[in-house]
Amino acid sequence: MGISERKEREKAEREQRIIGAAKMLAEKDGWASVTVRRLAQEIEYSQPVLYAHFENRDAIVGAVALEGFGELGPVLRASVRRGASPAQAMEDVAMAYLEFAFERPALYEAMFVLPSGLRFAKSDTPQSLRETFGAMMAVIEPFCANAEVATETFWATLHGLEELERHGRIRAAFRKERVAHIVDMFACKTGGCFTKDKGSPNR
Amino acid sequence: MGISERKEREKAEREQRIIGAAKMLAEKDGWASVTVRRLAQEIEYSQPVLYAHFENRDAIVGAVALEGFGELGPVLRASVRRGASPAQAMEDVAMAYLEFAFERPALYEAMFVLPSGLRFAKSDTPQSLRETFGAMMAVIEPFCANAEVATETFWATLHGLEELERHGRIRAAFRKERVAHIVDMFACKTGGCFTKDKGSPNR
DNA sequence: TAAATAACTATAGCATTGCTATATTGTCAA
DNA sequence: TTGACAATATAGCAATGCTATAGTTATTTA
Repeated sequence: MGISERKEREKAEREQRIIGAAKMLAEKDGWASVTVRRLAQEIEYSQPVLYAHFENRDAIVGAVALEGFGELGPVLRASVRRGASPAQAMEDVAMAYLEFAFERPALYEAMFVLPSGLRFAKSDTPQSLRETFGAMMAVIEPFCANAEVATETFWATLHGLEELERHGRIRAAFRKERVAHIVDMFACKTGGCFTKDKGSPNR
Repeated sequence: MGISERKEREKAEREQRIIGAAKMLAEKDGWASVTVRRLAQEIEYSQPVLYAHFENRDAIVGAVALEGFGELGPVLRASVRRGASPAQAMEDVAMAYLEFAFERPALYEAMFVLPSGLRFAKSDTPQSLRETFGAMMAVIEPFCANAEVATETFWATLHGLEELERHGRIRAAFRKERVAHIVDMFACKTGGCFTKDKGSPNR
């Protein structure tokens, strides 16, 4: 009998509608307005139904965050222009990262700011998270000996730029200059600061 | 008559007790547990009294944040070892920044993450905010032509490192390596990437 | 000094939130 | 058709930020 299959399918569909509603409400009015009651209303079920899908509200944020990583990785990879130099590739990724963050602020918030129950750099890190990290590492690797640590640093820099700008701590008008600066630094070829071949010399 | 002076003094004292209670509760059990009711209980007044001091809960967070900036600036300045080279000075400040953030997570959260109603890089930026920024700029200036933009970038990097590490996005064990990396980059002397004298050459 | 007024503070309440115990409905097998 | 089980809704809890209102002091005026 295909009954149980149908039910499972319906449940999956409903789950997707919950996530979609959360995403849409968050982008429209901010995460504070994404309440369990409103989501229930949106999918036309009563509140307790949501708790059959997600343990709590944070888990809903987490599900949205996961979708966000599913988007960000490909966006970063696609951002690199054809025939771009390694340094240009890094700049493309950096700009794409920031543009993603500022065009989808609620999604970005779910991914990096709000409590979402997602784990990173652990054995249970979902594939999409790894791929997003990989997309960044791909443009850092050509320049840095210790690519993992360097990528973490690169990522942190981008995240910091986004957060401080979003909170009005640094001047939005100078975003491009800042990105140029970090690309120049990470792609520093002449000096040898963490250059792939030479290691870290001049301290 | 000293009556009004006395009242003003008492009011200021009470305000300080509110801020102190918020700070203490936040450090002990996190900001979520800092409720207006609990604060009222702590200072032994009823809830509406708090609203005679602060417009809303966010304003209390803001007051704590402001105290945080009053602390952070001097901490950064004091962190530079006597006789330190410019690069060492930068490393000292970077490490001090991160140590401050991880030793006082609630305070740091109030300063940089939570909605606090504080404005930056505007005409009404409080003095303590400017001084904190100045403390960072002091160690960046020797290396970078456009010191303001570079300092914003430096600050963003530190903030990003803190946030990603606090959320478990990057590996805490490699904090020192990452700091070493960013200091090497910002203090890059040989290459000329944004070196003070030579400008930005190699792109 | 006694009454009037202003300043201060507390009580009690609203609407909202995340979450859940309980009741109710629908669905299937015997 | 009936009894058991699953799916869903109703109604409620405790907690939150915030406020209208009532009450109580302290200060000023007569």
